[in-house]
Amino acid sequence: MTGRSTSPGQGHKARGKALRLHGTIARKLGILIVSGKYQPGDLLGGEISSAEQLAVSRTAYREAVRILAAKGLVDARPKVGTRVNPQTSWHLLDPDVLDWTFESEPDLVLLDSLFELRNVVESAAAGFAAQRRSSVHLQGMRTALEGMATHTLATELGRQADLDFHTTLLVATGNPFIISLANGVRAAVRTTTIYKQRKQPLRRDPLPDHLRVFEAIAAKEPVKAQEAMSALIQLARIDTPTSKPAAAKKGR
Amino acid sequence: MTGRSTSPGQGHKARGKALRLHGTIARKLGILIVSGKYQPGDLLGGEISSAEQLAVSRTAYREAVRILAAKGLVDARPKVGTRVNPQTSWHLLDPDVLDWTFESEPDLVLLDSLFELRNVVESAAAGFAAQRRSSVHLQGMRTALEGMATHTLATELGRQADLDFHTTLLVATGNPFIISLANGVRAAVRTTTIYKQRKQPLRRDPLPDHLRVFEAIAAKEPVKAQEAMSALIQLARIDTPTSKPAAAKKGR
DNA sequence: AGCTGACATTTTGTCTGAGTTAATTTAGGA
DNA sequence: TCCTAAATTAACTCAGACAAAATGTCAGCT
Repeated sequence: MTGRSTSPGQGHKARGKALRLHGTIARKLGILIVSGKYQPGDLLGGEISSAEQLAVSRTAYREAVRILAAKGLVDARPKVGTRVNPQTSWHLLDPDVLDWTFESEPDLVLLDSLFELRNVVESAAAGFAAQRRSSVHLQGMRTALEGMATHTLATELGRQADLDFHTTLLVATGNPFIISLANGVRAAVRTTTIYKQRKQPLRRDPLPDHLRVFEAIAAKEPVKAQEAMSALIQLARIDTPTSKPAAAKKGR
Repeated sequence: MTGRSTSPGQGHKARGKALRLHGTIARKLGILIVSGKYQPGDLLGGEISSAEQLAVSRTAYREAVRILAAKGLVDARPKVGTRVNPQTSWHLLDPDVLDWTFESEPDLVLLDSLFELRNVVESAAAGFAAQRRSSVHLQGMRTALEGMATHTLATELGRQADLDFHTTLLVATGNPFIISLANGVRAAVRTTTIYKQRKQPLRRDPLPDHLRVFEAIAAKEPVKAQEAMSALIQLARIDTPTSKPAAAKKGR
């Protein structure tokens, strides 16, 4: 393991403040785990040796392990060591784990699985929103749609409006778990599909799809809203390039 | 708060090994947060004062905070302090957060929200399983159902068989995210509704409901499977007492 | 021979105290 | 008035020692 390859610039992490040392170590180890470099059942090596191998203090290393353990990736026990858990124990929907998963290698099968879950959850969310939305929610969604129309998804403002639309819709469900879940999933999908924005400007105009969802919710028609949202998400998946940009070297 | 009180008996935590000190602190603080004792925006007080107030070293306290931060509950930054995040940042579906949430106060509205999500996800899962299950999956579910029939949900073996059924069904979906999510949610619901097993022996025999799900999956009929699972879950919700058992004090 | 209990060992866990770094506040200057 | 630099304060990082826990080992007993 000579290469400390990763240039220190972890600058691409939009949502958090700059990572501290323990966060950096946790991220590094987390990626090694979710990418399979460390297999479930493997030991991570003693604290002392691991810490000095990473050129950090035992404190920083331990706090990193604590983070990984909090996300279900590892389990640390005296005399045994720190062991990588089976994948069934991982908190796959944790935002960081999701991030690490799609950072390391944008596995297309996994991406499909994520879209599948998003479809299930957000479609249902649209249905609930159609039943429970208040006029305030409706107004918020309308404003967001107008924002999407004037700016477009090509601008940051437009993307923010898109985000606002979906967020407001989720809030309208009144279900905090659905909000938490869908927000995280969508963020991960967004991160992954950010490449597409770069390749082709945009294959389709997403506004009509959003409008259909909005109108169904405004009319309080859950089934229609559900179907419209499902269509929207499936079209988004189609717009996602299913060919991995060949540059994806998995073998290090 | 003098004592180092905690008699070791945190025994109700079935899934983990005994908590260490940092885990205990994280749990304690986590419960304070999700229960609203600490409000979003509040500061947790300096490391030194907080640590000595809890009668632990700064190391243990810091590792506890690291755990909470990993679950999105707090955010620690130099000069600012450790601040409780807004609820939208919490990883509500994290198993520990879920545990803490329903440990502190079994909020009925929240419980309904959780059941709602479970209904959405697990019903969809049944549908996917009906499309994708292999004969091995089918055999596993059959065995589990037989186990439920011979033992009953009154015995530990029977409950294990019930768990096996649902787990195998989830595995049959082939979607790791759905597996991760549904497993966690069901565990939380199970923990919460464990009281019901005690109050009345069982209001209904859940076996027929499970059989309907099984048969739909065996017949590869997604819609039927989905409906059957939805019915099963809604009936489970009905069986859940909507009055909180005031005796819910466990130790302490 | 096989089992039971004490002990020895290894690894994480916890503690202490010092020094460092980052973000905010304040003061200074253009 | 606005921008820049120092002071402040909190978390962050480090180092090294000791404690506790889980495992493995071996003597002693049945």
